[in-house]
Amino acid sequence: MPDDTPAAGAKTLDNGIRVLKAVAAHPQGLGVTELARLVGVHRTVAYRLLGTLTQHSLVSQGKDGHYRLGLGVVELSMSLRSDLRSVARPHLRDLAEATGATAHLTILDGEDAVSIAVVEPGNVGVHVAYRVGFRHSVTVGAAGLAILLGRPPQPGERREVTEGRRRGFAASQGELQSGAWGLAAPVSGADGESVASVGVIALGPLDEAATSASVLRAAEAIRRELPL
Amino acid sequence: MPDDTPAAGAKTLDNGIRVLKAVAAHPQGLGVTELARLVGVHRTVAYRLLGTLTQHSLVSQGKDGHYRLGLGVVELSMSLRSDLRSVARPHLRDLAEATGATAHLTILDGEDAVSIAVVEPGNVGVHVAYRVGFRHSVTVGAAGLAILLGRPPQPGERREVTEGRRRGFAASQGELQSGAWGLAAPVSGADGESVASVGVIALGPLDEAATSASVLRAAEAIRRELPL
DNA sequence: CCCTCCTGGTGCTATTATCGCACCTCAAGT
DNA sequence: ACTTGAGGTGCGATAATAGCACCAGGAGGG
Repeated sequence: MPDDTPAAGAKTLDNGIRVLKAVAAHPQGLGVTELARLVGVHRTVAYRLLGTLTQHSLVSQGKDGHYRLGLGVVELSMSLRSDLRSVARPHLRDLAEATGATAHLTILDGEDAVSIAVVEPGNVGVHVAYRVGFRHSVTVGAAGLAILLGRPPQPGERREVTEGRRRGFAASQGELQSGAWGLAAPVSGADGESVASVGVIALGPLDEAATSASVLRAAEAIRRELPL
Repeated sequence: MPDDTPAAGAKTLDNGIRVLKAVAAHPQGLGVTELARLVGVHRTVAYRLLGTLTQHSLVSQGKDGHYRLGLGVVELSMSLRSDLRSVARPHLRDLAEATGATAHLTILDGEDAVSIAVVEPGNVGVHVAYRVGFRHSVTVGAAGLAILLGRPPQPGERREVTEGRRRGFAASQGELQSGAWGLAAPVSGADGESVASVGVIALGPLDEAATSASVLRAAEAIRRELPL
């Protein structure tokens, strides 16, 4: 959980961000002393850092003196790929309703895949609660594999030839969460390389024919609306 | 747009956060030089700060060298009041479907009200696109007024007596956005003070009787499920 | 074709912000 | 009442940072 990055550049900023992440990881709230221990800095440092973070509404302290995540972070994240998300959301909703499964938009960040938009189906009693911000290696799970589909093979990359791959989608079963079935298709970016994927996740086997058709349709629709 | 806060405590952290916010405010991407001018620091400082922010995935640079907001911010915001949001979301969905309007959960942050969860109705072709992270004074709009309903009156506060207020909800029309009607009810916290409100926003007049019943029901349901 | 001007990016040292100490207050447990 | 642990504050030595000079490359104009 803790960032293994030792340091590089701005130590104070690094410490501040680590404090912020520590606070984010403990929704119940953290005291200054605990926080200092977790981050590995002295109490007064944590105190000063928290003061600055508080001024920017990134953290806030309750009446008990404990610090929790502040509301400034949502103001930051609302502008994150807002173009992509606003374009995708209606199609994700349609996809979720059509398949009865949780629909998601996932994009590439370095070597990881991160979900940035999730729509859960309305009429189904039980469904997978996929979370926005969920990060995992791009090499596992349908969402990640679909992103790789649209990219030229990297050196040393092993890539299995599956039925779905030839038709432009990826399917997985239990790779990220046992019992979860996934199916996703790449969304090509401006330069032809895919940087994102749309897909669905369900608690049981998916009808691959029908589901892949819906997913591919959603991916194509999003790609068309994407700003160049 | 820029934070007027001069500085207090950790200057480097402060600069870093201002850089982060500047990047967030420019989705199209910013160069190091522009960024340095906007934030008011020297180029090399901005460069170093950006390096550290990049290591934490809070910003990322495209191939053109311009910096954009990174995906780390969604990982932060996903844990923000995740308890409240996960409890509220199903009820917001029900509320949105029942009223055919956009349902939202808004909480208090200092003197502002900030929306932290929004669910848009599915079957309605046109609806209000209310954004998560939207911040406005707590003294305007149904969402803010509803929060004030559950709190003891502050010194110097003027509070109009309306029909809705006696029944435990607030209604507004065009206060935040001309043409938008809103109706919201407070969600009491553990200590009896309300720190949040749930409500709906529509593009036209609301059936106050039916809508207020749905909104009050949702508020009560959420309150019941809230952790003590 | 060369030359200029803009950009991003990088070492290095004086200066400056930061670290961490000692100290204070307060509340709760012994 | 005493002790222990918490949050909060001021101030000096130290170490991190700011900003300089400098390099490289591409766009555009002479």
